[in-house]
Amino acid sequence: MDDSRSSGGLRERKRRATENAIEEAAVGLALRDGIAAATVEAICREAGVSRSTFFNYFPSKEQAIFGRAAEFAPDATSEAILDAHAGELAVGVFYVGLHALGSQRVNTEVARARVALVAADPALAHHHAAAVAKLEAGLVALLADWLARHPDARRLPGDPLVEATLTVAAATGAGRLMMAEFLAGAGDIAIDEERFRAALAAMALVAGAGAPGASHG
Amino acid sequence: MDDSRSSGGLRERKRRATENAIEEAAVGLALRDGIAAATVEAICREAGVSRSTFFNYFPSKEQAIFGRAAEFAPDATSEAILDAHAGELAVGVFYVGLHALGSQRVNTEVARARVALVAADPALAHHHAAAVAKLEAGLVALLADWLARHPDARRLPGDPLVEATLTVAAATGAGRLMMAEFLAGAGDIAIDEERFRAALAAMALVAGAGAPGASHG
DNA sequence: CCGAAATCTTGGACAAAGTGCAAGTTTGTA
DNA sequence: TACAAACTTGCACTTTGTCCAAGATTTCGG
Repeated sequence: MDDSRSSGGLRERKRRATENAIEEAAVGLALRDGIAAATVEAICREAGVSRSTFFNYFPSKEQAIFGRAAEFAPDATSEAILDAHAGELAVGVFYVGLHALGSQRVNTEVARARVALVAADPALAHHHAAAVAKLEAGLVALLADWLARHPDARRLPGDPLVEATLTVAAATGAGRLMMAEFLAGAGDIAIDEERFRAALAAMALVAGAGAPGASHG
Repeated sequence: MDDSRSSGGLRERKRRATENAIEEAAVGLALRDGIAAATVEAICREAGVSRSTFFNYFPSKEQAIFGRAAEFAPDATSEAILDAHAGELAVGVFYVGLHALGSQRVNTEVARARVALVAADPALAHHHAAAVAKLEAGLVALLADWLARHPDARRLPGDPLVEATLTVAAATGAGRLMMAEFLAGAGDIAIDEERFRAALAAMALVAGAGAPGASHG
């Protein structure tokens, strides 16, 4: 049943090819002629499929252009990453986020093109925002579940959801800064743990500035 | 010229009444019969206006239901708030955010209904996410500008945008937690500075846990 | 190899969102 | 009153997205 979906049958190969064709046509058209010109009809013409087939692969035009929102099921890898960073969960969340983004097997060129698209047209920012929000929500759920099963690693009392929310907020705040620097700096800035830790520390500084005597006496 | 827009002429009174009618019809219908049933036509019928008029007031159906995204122009009040909290800008950002949300003169009942709508249908969460993202972007821009003009208040070297991004990330992280608690706790939880400071301190704790001694290297 | 079953593609009809425009109506103002 | 600005409305149009039925393709069992 799932065999035909994951292994290399003719059907599956064709399906991937079609999906790729649509995706590339969508992104390419949007980049070349602008978002407004990238109608579903134009994309279909470019990709050589019918309108029906288009909506058979993507539920909306936007998802064809911007990709399906990162919906990562809580897999074993995420679990292992958190286990390995039990003492510094913000860093763990950082790696889980990278894992979630990386495991989407997206064409690198397509990904870059998408960044350019959003950067060029501010009216499209909400797509990016929605995707980020979805990823964040997933991370919170994952971490809250993990925290409930690992009480020893917790730093805050009460509902695990609270600690999860704050930890993810811290991680994504730092991540957001890195992304901003990455985009502003011509893209040659590395996204690594060191930079992430520096951003995290800086955020703890500006956050702690408003709450004297609460964190470390 | 602007007189007729802001003062209490007949025209302006009518305009506000129509806007309110559309807004209430939109939210009411969505709540009562579900989002799917709240078509533009139905809203217009309920509000007693034509389709043309509808789009004359709201650029999209979603904005009628969920409200125009909080677009706050950097006004004098925001400036004064930041001035008053130069030593703890995260708190200042908190108050500016409250100001931006509060100055939208939204009907309280409509606001509550909107929260219920988003809570009921998770598929609608991206509207909320986009609105939050827009507010955040505005806050970052405002704070970066303020920081550039008040170097003495800064805590981080380099681009003011960096400090602004991190400070806003910290503030909205804490704010997000408060909002989550507010929604989870039947809505009888106060949103005040004390709770905000506590959330901020907690976030500094979980963030600082992952970056020992990295801030003053 | 052959036929049945599942899957995929396609075209067409349809509801609804959103845009543009021209005509008519109401309000503000001299 | 007369005129200009702003508002409302109906209509035609493009586009997105859904639904369905008919035909083509792939898979699989015998």
